[in-house]
Amino acid sequence: MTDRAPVARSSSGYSAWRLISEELRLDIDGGRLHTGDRLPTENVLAERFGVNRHTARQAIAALAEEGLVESRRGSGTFVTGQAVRLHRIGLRTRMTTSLGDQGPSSTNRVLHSAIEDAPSEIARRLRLDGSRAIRIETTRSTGGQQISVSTHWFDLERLPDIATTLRRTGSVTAALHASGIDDYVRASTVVGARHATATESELLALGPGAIVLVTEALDTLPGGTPLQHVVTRFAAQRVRLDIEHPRAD
Amino acid sequence: MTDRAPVARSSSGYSAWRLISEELRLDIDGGRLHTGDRLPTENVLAERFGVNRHTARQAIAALAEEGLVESRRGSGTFVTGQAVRLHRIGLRTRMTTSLGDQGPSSTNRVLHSAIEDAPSEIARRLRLDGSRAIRIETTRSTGGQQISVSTHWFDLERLPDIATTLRRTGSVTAALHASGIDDYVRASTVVGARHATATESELLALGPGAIVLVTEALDTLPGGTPLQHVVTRFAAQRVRLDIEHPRAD
DNA sequence: TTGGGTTGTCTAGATAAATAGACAACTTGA
DNA sequence: TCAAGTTGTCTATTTATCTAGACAACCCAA
Repeated sequence: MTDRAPVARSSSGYSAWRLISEELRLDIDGGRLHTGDRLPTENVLAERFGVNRHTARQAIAALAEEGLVESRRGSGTFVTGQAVRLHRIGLRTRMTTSLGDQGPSSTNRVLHSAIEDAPSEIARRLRLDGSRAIRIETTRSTGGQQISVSTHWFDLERLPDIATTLRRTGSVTAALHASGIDDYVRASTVVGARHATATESELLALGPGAIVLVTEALDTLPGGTPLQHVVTRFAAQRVRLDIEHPRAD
Repeated sequence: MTDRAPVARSSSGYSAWRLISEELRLDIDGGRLHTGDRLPTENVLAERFGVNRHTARQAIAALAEEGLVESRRGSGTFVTGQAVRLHRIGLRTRMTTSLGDQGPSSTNRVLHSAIEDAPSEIARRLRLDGSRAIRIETTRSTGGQQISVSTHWFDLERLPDIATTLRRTGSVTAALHASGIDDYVRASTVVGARHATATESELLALGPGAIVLVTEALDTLPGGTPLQHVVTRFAAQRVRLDIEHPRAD
C-alpha cells in the first residue's frame, strides 16, 4: 500500500493529481493492491499525500477513466483489475507468437510504408552500402488493447516486396517466409523508456505524457546477415518485457 | 528534428513546458540532434508547439538544468551532449562488470538491510518455505552519476552473512563468493517502466515524475537453486538495457 | 562598424490548477 | 432503523502556470 512522503510538487511540470495517480497505479500493478481491494478513502489519500481531497479525487478519476479502479458512492473505490501483458524477448523473438498465448484476437496493422534513405546508423547496421531502404510503420493490438507501434527498416534490394506481403499477411515472419526466408534470429536488443510523443499517445490510446518502453532490435539470418532493424514502442502501463536467458547446458 | 503537432495539453496533468522538454529530449537522445547542434530558436519552438515564447524558454531551462543543453545569449541554445550508458543483461549479468568498461570509478553502496518476511510472490520464487529473508537496499553510481537503486532478497538460512559481506565488499558477486558460491546465473528478467517514486527520484537525483526502467530478476545456482531476487530501478534518462542473445551454435 | 537575429529580464494580465468548506446521496454494519 | 462513514457536487478563493508585450544585452556576419 502506498505509504510514501507527500508528493514533492515544487513546479516539476507534473500536476499533483498526476503524481498521485502514478503512485497509486504503482500500488496496483506492483501487486500491493489486488483486484477487488478497496483503495484508501479520499480523505486518507488526501492526508497521506498532503493535498486537498479534491486533488486526490482527480487522481482517482484519472485511474477510473482508464478502467483501473471503480468508485462506488457510499462504499469506496475498488480495484477493478488490469492485465499487464508479458512480451517475451529472446533469440527467436517474433511479435506474432510472443503475445499470442495470453490474449485472444490480436492483430497487426500496417499504417504506412515508404522507400527512403535510412539514417546512417541504421544503414550501417543493415549493411545497406548505399542502397535504399523500406520503412514500414505498424501497430499491434490484442484483446481490444493497443500494445505497441513499430518502425521496421528493410533492405530494398534484398526484400523488394516486403511491404506488400507484410500488408497482406500482417506478420513479419510470414512476409519473410514469402520472400524465401524460413528462419531468422534476434541479434541484439536494446531497451529504454521515455515519455510517449503525441503521435504515439494517439496510436496507443494513452494519455499525453504516458510512458513507452522502447526496444531497438536487429534481426538477422542464422548466419549473421542483417534482415530487419526494428524500433518498437510498447505502452508501458500494459506491457512488461520478459527476457529469455537460454541455459548454457 | 522535432516536427510534431502542437502539444496536446488538455488537462493531461503535465504542464506544457514539461511536454515540450520531453519532446526535445527525444530529439537529442534519439540522435536527431547531436552534440554541438543548435536548437531551433525560442521563437521557432514557441510557434511549432503553439505556446508562448516564455513557455518554450521554460522547457529549455529544464534541459539546461540537467546539463543537456546550454544557452548562449545572442547566439542560441546548443546541445552539450549526454552519456547514455548501456547496461548489459544476460545469462551472467553482474552489476559490477556490466557498466564497468564504460565509465570510470563506479561504486555500490548499501543503504539498508533488514531481516523480514518476504512477500508471498518473492518467497515462492526463492523457495523460502517459511524461512525468513534478508532484504538489502543498494544504490549504484558511476562517473558521479546515479545509475540505479536495487532491492535484493536473499534466503536468511542459506546466506546468513550476506548483508555484512555485501556491505564490506560492495559487490554481490564478491559477497556470494565469500559465502562459498563461485558461480551463479540469471534465470529470468522482466523489464517494465514507470514514473519514479519520490524516494527513487531523490536517490537517483531525478526530477519528480522522471522515468525509471524496472528490472525484476532471479539469480540461481547453475543447477537452478534460487539465490537472489532483485528489483532494480534504473534512471531511464541515463541508461539503456542491452540484452544479450546467446547464439545457439 | 552596423544591423539583424538571438537570449535574458521585466511587467502585467488571463487562464488553469489546487485549496477550502459545506452539504447531498448513498452504503454498510450495529 | 439509525448513525457513522463514504463518494458526488456545488461555490468561492488562492496559487501556479501560461500568455502578451516590451526592451536590454549580446553575438555574428555583412
